[in-house]
Amino acid sequence: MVTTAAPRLKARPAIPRPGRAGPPGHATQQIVDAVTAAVIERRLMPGTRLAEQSMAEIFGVSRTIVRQALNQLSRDRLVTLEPARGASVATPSAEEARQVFETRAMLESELARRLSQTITTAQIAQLRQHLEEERAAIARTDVPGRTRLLADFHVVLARLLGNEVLAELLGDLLSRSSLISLMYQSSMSAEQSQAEHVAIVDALERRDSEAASRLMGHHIASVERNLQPLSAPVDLATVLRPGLPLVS
Amino acid sequence: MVTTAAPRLKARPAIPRPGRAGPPGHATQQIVDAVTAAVIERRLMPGTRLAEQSMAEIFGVSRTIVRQALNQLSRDRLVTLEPARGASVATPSAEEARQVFETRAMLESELARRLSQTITTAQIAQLRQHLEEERAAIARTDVPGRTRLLADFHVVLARLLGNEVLAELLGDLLSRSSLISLMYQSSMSAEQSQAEHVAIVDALERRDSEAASRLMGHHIASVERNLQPLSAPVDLATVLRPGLPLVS
DNA sequence: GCGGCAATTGGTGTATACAATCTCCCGCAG
DNA sequence: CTGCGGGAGATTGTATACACCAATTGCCGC
Repeated sequence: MVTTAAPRLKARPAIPRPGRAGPPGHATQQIVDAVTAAVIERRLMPGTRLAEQSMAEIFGVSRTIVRQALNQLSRDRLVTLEPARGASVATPSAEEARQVFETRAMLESELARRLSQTITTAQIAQLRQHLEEERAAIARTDVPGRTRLLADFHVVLARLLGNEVLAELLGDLLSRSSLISLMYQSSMSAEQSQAEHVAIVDALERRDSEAASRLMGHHIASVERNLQPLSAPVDLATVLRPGLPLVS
Repeated sequence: MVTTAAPRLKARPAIPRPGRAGPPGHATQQIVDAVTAAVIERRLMPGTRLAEQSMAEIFGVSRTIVRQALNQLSRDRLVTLEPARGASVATPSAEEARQVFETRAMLESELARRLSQTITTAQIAQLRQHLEEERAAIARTDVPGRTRLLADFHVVLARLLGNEVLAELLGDLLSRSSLISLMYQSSMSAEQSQAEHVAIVDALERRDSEAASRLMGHHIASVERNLQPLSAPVDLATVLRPGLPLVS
């Protein structure tokens, strides 16, 4: 919910409070979170240029802060940082997409297997509640919300295993997955994703390790299968349909 | 050969070539690599303070560059960055250690299983050569070299699967593992580690998925098992033993 | 002699300045 | 009309300056 609707034209209108800020390093994190959220919720298209000066003015900080944020984002592979060229939202290749999904499949099928052996009834209840939130977001066609919730489901599973390291790792992979789904125009319906999540939780509740693991593997494979091949750089044939008037 | 005539007591004695550098952003990466190597090869103890000004003078760059490097390193969890306190080499907790090894076990046992189904004879040969390098480094008691080679073995496996994403992920986890092994004074002999690597490659050569996966899981568990509990914060009680004369 | 308090001192957080490079546009020749 | 070169503008990379924060040290009171 950061910088939504922009009631103020600039957050802080470039009043140079030199060296002064409430939380010391939190201005950077704020920008990282804002951009990450924008990418996950599909408000930033792949390839979009992110000029330092513009972002500095938008967020009301100096280029130093923006640069730090862009560096962090490039480590998360959400933006690419070309030397002397600047930053832009990453455009993951098809091969990279395959590798991300393969890694997720390896990690998460094993996650489901282990979790089904340690999960408690309280944790099951927590998952049921998350599923309900997913369902609600889909029902009210809240696209950013449902996208985030469908991704968070996987992070919640990692956290239930009591493994924060794994949760963060998975969080990174899921950010990249969101970007990939956006770029390759996933045709998978949110309803199908949500239904598969339900099936996974059902298996976990039955403590059926093999079923949980298998369902998770199929779920991730099914997400990957629904990506459109998309050879051209996103545009031209799709955006510029033949027959449209060239002058507006 | 720019400005190299000076007999350098320091790398570059703070001659301010303003705004000029050969490779644009590569000075930062150089520092990151240097610190990473120093940690992996066990030349930097956990908890060591890394003051920006000192490092800036050592590497002959400005604090800006050092700060960028430290930020990257903190994202790799190799250094911790306390607000307004500065940077120091990370001191991972026992719980974090457990989580790192659990994640590695999940990822790498699955890696071994999949790799045994796709591996080629040429790749087997490459692995044999790597094992030979490990053996040689151990034989000549090259501690930094053997540490790096024993860690690289796992990254090589990921790369053989043709998954660069996985390889980078594992690289991060292995850096952290090295730091953990250093901090918790691993009692595991390099010979044992190397022997287990050989067993894993043997299983891969037989295309025995289950054995490869199981051996990998045991290997990682055995590394974790050989960590010393080590409760105190490394110092004081250990270094300053009671009963020593206080005046020198 | 000991405990608390204040000034000092190093060190980090942010901003700004400046040089180098890249991009894009415009004019010009073929 | 197309391709090419030059220059202006914009953008990045690095350095430096300055303000705040935290820890430490010296001092004073008890």
